[in-house]
Amino acid sequence: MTSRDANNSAKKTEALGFEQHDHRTCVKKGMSAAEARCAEEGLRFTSVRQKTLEILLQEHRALGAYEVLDRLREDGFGSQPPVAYRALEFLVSNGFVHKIEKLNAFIACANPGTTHSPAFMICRECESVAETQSMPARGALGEAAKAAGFMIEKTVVEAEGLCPSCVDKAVS
Amino acid sequence: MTSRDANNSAKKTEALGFEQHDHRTCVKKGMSAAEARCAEEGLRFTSVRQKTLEILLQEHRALGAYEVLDRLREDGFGSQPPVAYRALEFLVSNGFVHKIEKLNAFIACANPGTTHSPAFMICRECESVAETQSMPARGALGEAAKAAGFMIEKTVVEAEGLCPSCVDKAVS
DNA sequence: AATTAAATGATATGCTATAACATGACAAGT
DNA sequence: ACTTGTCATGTTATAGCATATCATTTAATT
Repeated sequence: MTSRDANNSAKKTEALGFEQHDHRTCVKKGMSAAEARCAEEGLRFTSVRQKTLEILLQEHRALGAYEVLDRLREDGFGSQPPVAYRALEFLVSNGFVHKIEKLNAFIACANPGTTHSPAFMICRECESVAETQSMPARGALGEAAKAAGFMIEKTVVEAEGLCPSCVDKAVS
Repeated sequence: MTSRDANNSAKKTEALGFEQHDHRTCVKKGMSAAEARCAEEGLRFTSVRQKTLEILLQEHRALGAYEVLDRLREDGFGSQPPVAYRALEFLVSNGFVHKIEKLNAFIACANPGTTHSPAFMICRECESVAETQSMPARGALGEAAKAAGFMIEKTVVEAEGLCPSCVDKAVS
């Protein structure tokens, strides 16, 4: 049993979607997972990068780069765009954070540590975002790629629609 | 036959997506399909909208809004961003054009007239884009949405990787 | 012709992202 | 200790993407 497995062993309310969950726990969990992985792989988990991830974990929603930048500035880090973009690029390329292409925004990974090709459900009403899994390379897309000779490296899967809470509001 | 048709009258095959095809035919086909659908549904297929679609069909690749705008300006249309964005919005919302979120760019639909939820293969090397079909709402994403109570309205599916031609280059 | 709705023109502005270059922090080898 | 290399950070400037707003024109409806 690895330490990563140990993190998942407790019961918890979880529900990384549109449901309630133990938020403080998931912030901690995200930070530890990142710290562990960086140690394992010799990545430098510097203070700007830590703070950036912490901000995204705490907000628990998709933030634009400039929103992140504002928070970094408040915490005494540099105040120019590259500061945020660099930290975000590090976090994204190592899987701690995902970019939501549809929103041009960033969100902390909901399943830190697990290998996954994520998919997102984005509410067009309240902009809440839930993460789930997808296997796009199996199925029609994979077939098409194979037929065309296209080599898939990464996939973006984002569903836009209404979250449960906004569906309810729409009905009433 | 207009003079514009005459310019293109030679039958030529150019690279579409990743394959060869009769380019003149597909431009014509795209324009007719749009014209027909607009007539059917009482949509106003105005000259800016026509020209915008024609530009995208002829280029046959993803163009940024400002590239489109430049072309429109050359053809005597307004030169301010909203001119391009409005035409693009019309075309996108009626399915004649798709937005590639990953590139913040627009590409003419490859299967005009057919109902479809498109998926794209984007070459990170040469930025070529091929369109195919996807059924993301079947499969894992659909299950997750159902479980969460999320109502999917639209999906974005984009695969990034290497097109056949760039795979070859990479090997040699 | 009068009314209304839709599309366009034009100005201004805001948001997103990166290029380019200088500085600092740290580790490895001499 | 010092040079060198590498990576991260700071800073300036600019490029690229997108929309709000308001005035004007055009087209369809009555």
